Amino acid sequence: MQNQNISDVIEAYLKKILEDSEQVEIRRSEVAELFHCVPSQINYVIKTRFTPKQGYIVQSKRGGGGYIRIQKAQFMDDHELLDQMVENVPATISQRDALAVVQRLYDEEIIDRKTSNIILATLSHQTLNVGSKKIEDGLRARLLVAILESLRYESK
Amino acid sequence: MQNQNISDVIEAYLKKILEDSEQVEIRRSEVAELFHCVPSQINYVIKTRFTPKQGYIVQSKRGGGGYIRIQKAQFMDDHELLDQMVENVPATISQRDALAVVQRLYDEEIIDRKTSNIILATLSHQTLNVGSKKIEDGLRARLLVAILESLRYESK
DNA sequence: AAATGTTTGACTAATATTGACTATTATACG
DNA sequence: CGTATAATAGTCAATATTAGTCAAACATTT
Repeated sequence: MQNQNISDVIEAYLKKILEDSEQVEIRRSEVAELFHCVPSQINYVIKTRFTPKQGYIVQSKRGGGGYIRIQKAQFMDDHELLDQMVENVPATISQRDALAVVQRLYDEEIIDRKTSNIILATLSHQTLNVGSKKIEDGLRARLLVAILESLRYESK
Repeated sequence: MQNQNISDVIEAYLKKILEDSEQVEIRRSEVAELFHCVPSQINYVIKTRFTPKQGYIVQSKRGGGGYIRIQKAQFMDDHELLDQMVENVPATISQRDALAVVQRLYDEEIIDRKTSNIILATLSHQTLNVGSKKIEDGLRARLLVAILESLRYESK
């Protein structure tokens, strides 16, 4: 208990704030100084403990007045289904298989027709054509995962 | 909260006025003085936050009685706006510039929050990261065009 | 030992701020 | 008139102020 590593301490500090508040906004260097660590440690903490999967949305800005903002995400009712769908997206996916996934989203009423058209447009061969089928299918998989993950949250 | 950057404050100030009014007309040096910054900072704010892409038209005059006037771009129907937006997507586009386009879609109520989250997820650096910035930006441009075109089709 | 997780810091990238110099327009003055 | 001067705004590059990335070193767990 007494010998936690710094990352855990920083995690606890941030989560404590998030208990009372929907979000926490920090200046990276200040928090680093507070805990006597290097600034990039904050990125490590965020990358390992405040991921979308863990229910957090992180935004940041550089330059003067820069910040890192961590928000609690509110999950949709369907988020478990979406989790499962994310799990099942392979590393590369054809347009046809991707279409089936989008169709499922539509059938489950997670997205409407207009939204499904946008998604189909982004996942189409025409849009993603980059010369190599392998690269195209990998990209399509990445896009599909990103889309599914974005659907896990309430829209703010 | 104590150390917000001045540019954001000035942006908010101007946008607040634009909420109630079709345009805002300022004297550059006065606003600079009001916010204790150099006059050219006003140009920076305008150049980064009141671009045509973001839906603003800026006019100015030098010399005695000079001014800077910011107008909200005139209304056009969705179809026309989407045409124009497609036209204006360059061959490669950064995440930042793409975000401005999506923000515009949201502001014009062409898309809702949920849809904008999906689009932002697909256009993010994290999703499109493929090693080369050039290729990433090109891909982002293609995706954005595909999305805009799908919306344009809907709006018919 | 190997695998996994943490810490560190050098390097990179994004954004904001500043000020010297330039350009334009209005007004005062001959 | 025409020209000088004052009163604006614009441009651009240097500098400052942040955050992000990545891989090596180090620590802990299996």
